[in-house]
Amino acid sequence: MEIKSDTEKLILEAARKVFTEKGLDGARMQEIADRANINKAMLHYYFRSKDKLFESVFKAAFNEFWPEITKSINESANVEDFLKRAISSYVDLFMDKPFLPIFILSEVNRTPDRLESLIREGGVNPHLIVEYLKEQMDLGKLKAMDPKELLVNVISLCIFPFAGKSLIERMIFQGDKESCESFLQERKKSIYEFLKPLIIANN
Amino acid sequence: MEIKSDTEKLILEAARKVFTEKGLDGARMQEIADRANINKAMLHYYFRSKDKLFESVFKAAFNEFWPEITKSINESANVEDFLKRAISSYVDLFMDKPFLPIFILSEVNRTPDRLESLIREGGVNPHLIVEYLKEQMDLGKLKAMDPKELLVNVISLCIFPFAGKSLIERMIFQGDKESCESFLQERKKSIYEFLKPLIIANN
DNA sequence: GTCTATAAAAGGATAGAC
DNA sequence: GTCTATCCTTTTATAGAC
Repeated sequence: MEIKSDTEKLILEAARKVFTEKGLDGARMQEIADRANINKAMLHYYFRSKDKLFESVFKAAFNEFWPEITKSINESANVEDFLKRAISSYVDLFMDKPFLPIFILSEVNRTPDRLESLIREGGVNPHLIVEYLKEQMDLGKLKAMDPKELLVNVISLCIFPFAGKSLIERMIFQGDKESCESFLQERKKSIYEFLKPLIIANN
Repeated sequence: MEIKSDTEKLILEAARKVFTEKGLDGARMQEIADRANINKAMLHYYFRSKDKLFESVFKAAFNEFWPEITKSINESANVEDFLKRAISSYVDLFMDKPFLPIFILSEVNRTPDRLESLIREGGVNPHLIVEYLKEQMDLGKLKAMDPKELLVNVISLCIFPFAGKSLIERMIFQGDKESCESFLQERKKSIYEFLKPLIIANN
């Protein structure tokens, strides 16, 4: 990891906010400069182009997803514990960075090729989780099913309500911000409760 | 419903494709014109501005979500049937229009106010579904829980895998397009199977 | 490293002929 | 209604002084 100047960090933080809120196409270099309280020319001095700057932001955002799940899988005594920890840490992450899910989803959707290099270089491997779930099923700790399907379902339950927050807030909670917010916060527990029928108790 | 000229329909169809694939900010009027095999000036002749054209497309896209669910709720004999039908018709819809979910999610996220008028004028009311689910719980046909939570969970399971298709294809199916596609197609059945523990059999 | 000023290009919108 | 040509604003990117 190379050393980053303070200015560089300022720019990256401002760029992170603007890009995640408005997307690559909607973001303006001027706004990034303004939020970083520096000159627009500095953005090019440090990152050459808008696209290069975006690349840095996207990479950092993408990598926010993995440390938590890796930790959860390594430090958990059993599946129950694993699910509880993983769900809880993702809900925390998205409460803190509400734009993260939709940002990644929509940029990957627009330009899927951007993923390739990140997947190769990053130490990310969802297949490990699939293997883990399969093991637990074989051990009789989880109801047997396609482990990929289970993974996708858990991810869906964790991510979608945050990606669709504005929609849910207005359509299901009739615009009541507080109710919606506490509903999302509650998902830390409720997702696990919802999944409980899948878990086979030790006895 | 006013009568639309052929040209107008051509423009709307081209605009639908370009906007849903690239978003409001990423779309180019030139590309819409090209795909409609028509001059750029015509776009302005028929719709005045990019934003007005977008509005038309967005409204039509948003309204694609509701007829199915309304039909499902009215024509189903019981909850089981309702869930099966609703899930199945949404999977069909998203297989056919893969960009629809992420398009709506990201545009609503960017500009939530756009929803207000659509919700008011459109005969949309998710609250009816919440009420229906609550009734079924009271009747002992569904496991008791917060009906809003159930609704959000079902929606999550139906929509997320399509919104995150590129991500899932590359990260969970290692780039195997066909496997991913058939996995998504299978969700017509598998989502319902996954939800089965919630359903209380009649006897 | 940081700034001001400006080039260069893109993209939305309009005028006016047919 | 449809086209070509063009205007005008926005936005990315660079040159060059300090």
